[in-house]
Amino acid sequence: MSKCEQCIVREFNSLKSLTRDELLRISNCKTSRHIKKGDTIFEEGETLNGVFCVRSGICKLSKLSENGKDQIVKLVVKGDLLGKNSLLREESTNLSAVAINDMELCFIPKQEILGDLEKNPNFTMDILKTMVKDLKDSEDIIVNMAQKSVKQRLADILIYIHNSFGVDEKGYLKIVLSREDYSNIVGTATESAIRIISQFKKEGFISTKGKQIKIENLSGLKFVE
Amino acid sequence: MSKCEQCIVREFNSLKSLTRDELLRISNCKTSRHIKKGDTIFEEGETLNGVFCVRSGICKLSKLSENGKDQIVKLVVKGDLLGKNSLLREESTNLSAVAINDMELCFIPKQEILGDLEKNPNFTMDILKTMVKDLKDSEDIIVNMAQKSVKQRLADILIYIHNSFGVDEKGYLKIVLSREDYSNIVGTATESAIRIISQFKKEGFISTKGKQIKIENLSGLKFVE
DNA sequence: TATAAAATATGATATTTGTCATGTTTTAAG
DNA sequence: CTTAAAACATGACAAATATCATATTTTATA
Repeated sequence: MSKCEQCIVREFNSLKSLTRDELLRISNCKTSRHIKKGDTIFEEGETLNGVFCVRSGICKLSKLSENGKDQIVKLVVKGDLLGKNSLLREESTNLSAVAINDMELCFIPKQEILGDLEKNPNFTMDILKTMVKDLKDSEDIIVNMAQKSVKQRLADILIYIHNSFGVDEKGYLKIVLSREDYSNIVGTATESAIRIISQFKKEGFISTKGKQIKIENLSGLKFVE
Repeated sequence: MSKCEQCIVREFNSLKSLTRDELLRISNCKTSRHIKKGDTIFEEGETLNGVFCVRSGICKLSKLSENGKDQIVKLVVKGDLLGKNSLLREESTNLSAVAINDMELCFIPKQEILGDLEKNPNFTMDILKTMVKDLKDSEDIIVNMAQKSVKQRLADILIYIHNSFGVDEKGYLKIVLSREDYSNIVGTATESAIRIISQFKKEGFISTKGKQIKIENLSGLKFVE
């Protein structure tokens, strides 16, 4: 099994603040997991007894709303520590995590990492800063949800995915989401998401090939109303 | 000036995790402020060089959306540490804080409290836990924004205010918000908020007297569609 | 207390979004 | 490769919400 000390991924997250010794200990107790596209990593209401360090792949964090639709609140990517919020709460997790593509995860048991949290202020501070960032992102999402139209929100998420995850050699967005996923991010009916994507296509902002989407006119998308 | 060691308010927030000595130091460098209803405590984009401990009163944290409307993301109440998120970010604050009623605040300079954050793991951990809670609340708001109707969201906030802040001797909600504030919480046009409040009145869920609102049928409100 | 300004209220109408129905295309499994 | 299931697409219509106009009430202030 690969070792945390040599794992490049940790540079992307708070684990980089651990000391050599702490990292060695973590490395020895962690377990690796392969998750297939579409598989559930954990489900709303489950008790998590550790965190997952995402080595590759992407998953969606979602919450079931009262009307039965899933609402995606965050995309978790390489380097993120999946489930870190549940570390600090006694309660079960409030979100479900489902893989969007194949993933490699390392699972680190709760007690191992909680000890470090109490002993290593650098580590705690780093976690704290990540949390503040998450909170700010979250607040931005609330504002957008409340004040922007569905069409604007959909344009935003396409731009976000384009800028954050990039495109393949043919220019298609690297992250491939279903129309339903888009509707669950934007918070709309699946038909509405499909309709707007079709409209963006007609207006020349994007082109599609099956589920793949290519942005053809980024600034056009930016000024959608 | 009153002393933190004797201040009951600190029991409600993370300052309770400070040692006697730390608290004494904070107490000596803090300054008290009276803020009048409607006054701005800080504005989006400002650099905060400290946090405010809320001794009494309530304020709204809001963010200006692109369409020019304010979106309220949180109500900050007695015991909360206002501005704590900006402590940990180099950037300026992303939210504005405006008093909803008269407030008493204690201002604690940034450098004083940052030192404690690095030295006192209990304090850091407590801040961290508060943050996790805020984040969870935030995620819940996102889901509600995305999946519930304006009417449901408005019913929710009335119930929330009723349960969290209580009522006066005549049964009216203790927190008095303008219809515009309600619309800025719920994320809708002010006219829509007014209209729905009128409708709730006609249906007997609430009664009003000027800006004051009394909940007459809590379970009715709960099942609004 | 008089008065202007702000907040609340409500109607008419336009726009956005959701829902249901139905057909087509893509994907996955055998 | 075939076939069933899932995902995508689109029309027709309904419901929710926004916008604009205008009146009324409340509040703040001279």
